[in-house]
Amino acid sequence: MSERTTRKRRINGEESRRRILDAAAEIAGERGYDGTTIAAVSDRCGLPASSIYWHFADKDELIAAVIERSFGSWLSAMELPGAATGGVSERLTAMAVGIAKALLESPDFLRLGLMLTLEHRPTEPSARTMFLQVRHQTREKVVEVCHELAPQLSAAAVEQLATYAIAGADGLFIAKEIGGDSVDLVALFELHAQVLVRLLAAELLA
Amino acid sequence: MSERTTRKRRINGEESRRRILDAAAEIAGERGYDGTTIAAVSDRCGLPASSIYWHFADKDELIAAVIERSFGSWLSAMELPGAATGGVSERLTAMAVGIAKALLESPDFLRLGLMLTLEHRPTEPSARTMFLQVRHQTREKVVEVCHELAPQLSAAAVEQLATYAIAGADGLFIAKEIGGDSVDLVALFELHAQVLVRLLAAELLA
Amino acid sequence: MSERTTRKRRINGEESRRRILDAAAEIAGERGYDGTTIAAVSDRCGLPASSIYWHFADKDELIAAVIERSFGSWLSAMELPGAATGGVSERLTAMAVGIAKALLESPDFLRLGLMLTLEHRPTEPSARTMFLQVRHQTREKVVEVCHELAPQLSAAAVEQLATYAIAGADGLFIAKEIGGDSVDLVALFELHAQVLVRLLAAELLA
Amino acid sequence: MSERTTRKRRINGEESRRRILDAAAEIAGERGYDGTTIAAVSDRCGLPASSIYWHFADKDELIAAVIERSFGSWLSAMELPGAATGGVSERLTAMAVGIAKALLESPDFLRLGLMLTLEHRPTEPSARTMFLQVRHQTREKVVEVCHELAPQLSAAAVEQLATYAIAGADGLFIAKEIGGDSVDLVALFELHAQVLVRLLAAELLA
DNA sequence: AATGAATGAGGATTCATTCAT
DNA sequence: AATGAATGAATCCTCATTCAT
Repeated sequence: MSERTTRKRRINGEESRRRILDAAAEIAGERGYDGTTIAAVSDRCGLPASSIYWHFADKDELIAAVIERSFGSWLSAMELPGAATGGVSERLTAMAVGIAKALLESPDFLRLGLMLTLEHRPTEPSARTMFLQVRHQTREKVVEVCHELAPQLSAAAVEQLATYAIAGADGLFIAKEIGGDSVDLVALFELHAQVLVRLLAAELLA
Repeated sequence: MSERTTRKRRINGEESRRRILDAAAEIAGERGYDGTTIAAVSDRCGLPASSIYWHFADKDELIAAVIERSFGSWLSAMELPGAATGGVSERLTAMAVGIAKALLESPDFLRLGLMLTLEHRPTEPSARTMFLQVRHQTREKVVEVCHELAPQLSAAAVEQLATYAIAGADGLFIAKEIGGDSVDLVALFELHAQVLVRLLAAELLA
Repeated sequence: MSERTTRKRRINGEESRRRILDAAAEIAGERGYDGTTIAAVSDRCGLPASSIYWHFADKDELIAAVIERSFGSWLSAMELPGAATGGVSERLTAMAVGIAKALLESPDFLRLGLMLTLEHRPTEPSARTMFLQVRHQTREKVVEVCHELAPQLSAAAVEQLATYAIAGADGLFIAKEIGGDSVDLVALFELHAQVLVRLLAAELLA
Repeated sequence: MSERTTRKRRINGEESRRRILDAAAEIAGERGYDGTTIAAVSDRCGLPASSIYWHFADKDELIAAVIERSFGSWLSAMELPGAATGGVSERLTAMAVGIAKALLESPDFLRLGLMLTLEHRPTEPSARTMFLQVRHQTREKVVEVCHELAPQLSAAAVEQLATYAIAGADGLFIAKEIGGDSVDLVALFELHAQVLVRLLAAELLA
């Protein structure tokens, strides 16, 4: 019994933390850093503002935690198609479709991240740093894949290709955010994959 | 006397309005909608907050005016290369380079615009609407040019191409924002132009 | 008319500032730095908290202004007996009585100052600095008077005497704060003056 | 087993209590009543805030306990020179030096006490009452010693002398707090003792 | 004996905005 | 055309305290 109750207390703490993060993720994904007020998070998660401060030192740490956690779920939403087989074209297309679907399912992560990225405030929020870190990791992965798929490319060319690949993804995400249902994100990502396939083969890169 | 003071006042008034817009543009470009406080604008332009309210009805109208004006200067920064001659490739490349240079010169317009775009707040700021409008106009221009350069393409294909073209521009802008000096925006826009040239010719589009 | 109204506005601003300072002085004199909340000041002066921030940058600046102003009125409460004539004993006694009466009339200044003095917080409030400054000035005056009254004393002896003279005043003020009506502050200051007279003459000093 | 754990727990309990008091004493000595937050005490002693409430009913009781305990150590720091022999001058000087040294060793007691003394809050903290009580006891001792050393003095004169003696001590303590190393507290207490010797003999007192 | 979690009240400060002049 | 002054609502965060375990 004591074991169970102990666990229950602990779980309640973790459960509260989760509820706070859920609420904060929703709000931050919609409204950005400044728009995410502690009062709004408190309202949405049902816990008083002071309880939020038991779980997180301050708003900055809360939003950084949101980024960290949502990057995790974003990653796992994307992992599956990594094992795709076939030629370069098929594999890249499968990856692109995977990314597009992950973006459609949980767009908050990237939306918040891009908002943080675009901001330049005097004291950079640690959430921004956090996002740039995970973005950097992602980029390293992309570079790796590019190098694997096109070993003949120079390091500079691979870097340029990776930048172009990610930029396309960012831009298409924004297009979807603006265009809504009139934009077929999956089709656009497939197109982007085809473009990248051509770039891997052709000699357009620096 | 009254004439002279009136004229002088009017001139001073326009000068004040300009100073306010300058300050607001800088701050909004750096910090977004929420981060742009009237107090901060007041500090940077040297006029008291109440004077800002003489020129603009409220914060919303101020930021909308910022968007409107900076779209103008953005357009004029971009107009020149429109008269480029040569083949499709040369013309598109010239346009791309022109856009890239305009982005490097005055990035605040697009940065603020994208921030506004990504936000979803209950009462949409008119600045956001304003940005989406000018963005829509721009998009119409792009569609027009595409249609002119590749008359054989279907309307749907042209739409997709335009979306992809603009998405690339947005994404590369973000890449530059993150990467700073390590990113050669002009080269990337040239690459993007080459990609678009291929897309205009090939049959990759929907 | 315009002149009058303009002045009136200005006067209203200064009047508000004065009301805020009055309220803050009362409260700070009673409750010290931490105990002086903006809300309490707001309540007592009738202006909303946000108006206090129009007149003072922050709580720290407000309390520093309290110290500065109350030092002024404290000085003027004390100035008169400076012109006393007679022998050393008479003059010192007149000064002591003057100080005692000033302390009885406006004890808040010294009470708040001593509270600030005794505190050691990580970031020293500027009110504390302000108090120590005016205290230092006062001390210089005391040294000067001692030197004038007993030119034969060494610099070190004068310093010691000044310290002892001020310490007596501080201590007697505290005795009065504790003892209330059962303590005759004027009589004690007269006694202190007599002690100082003896010390000026005798050879007890270092 | 139960006996052992009980004893161990009790010991740990006292150890915890001691750690809490140590932390609270340090902080209260530095920051006063308001500045002593439970969170700060918790941080410095390493125990969670809720544990502090197991040992003390509330903050008031905690600080009262701090006063009580530090008065004890203060007394014991002062006891030794009580047995001094010799004439009145020698005995008083020995006492004064003892007090001065005790103040130098553990100044927190008097600093906190004086802070509490100077404050006037609506609900007087019991720590303040506690300090005034022990101070009163001390004063009784002083009156006793004065009476013993100068039996010829009237009760009123002895009272005045005691007040003056204690006031000197308080004031010199404050001088030391402000002046730091530039103030020789022992020398000043010796001077004060000499003054008191003269006062015991002369006819300056009321 | 101890503690993780929670909580309402209140802390300082900033916000967009208004208004009299 | 401009501004000093004011203001209520909201901001982030800390407070002393409680409670279930």
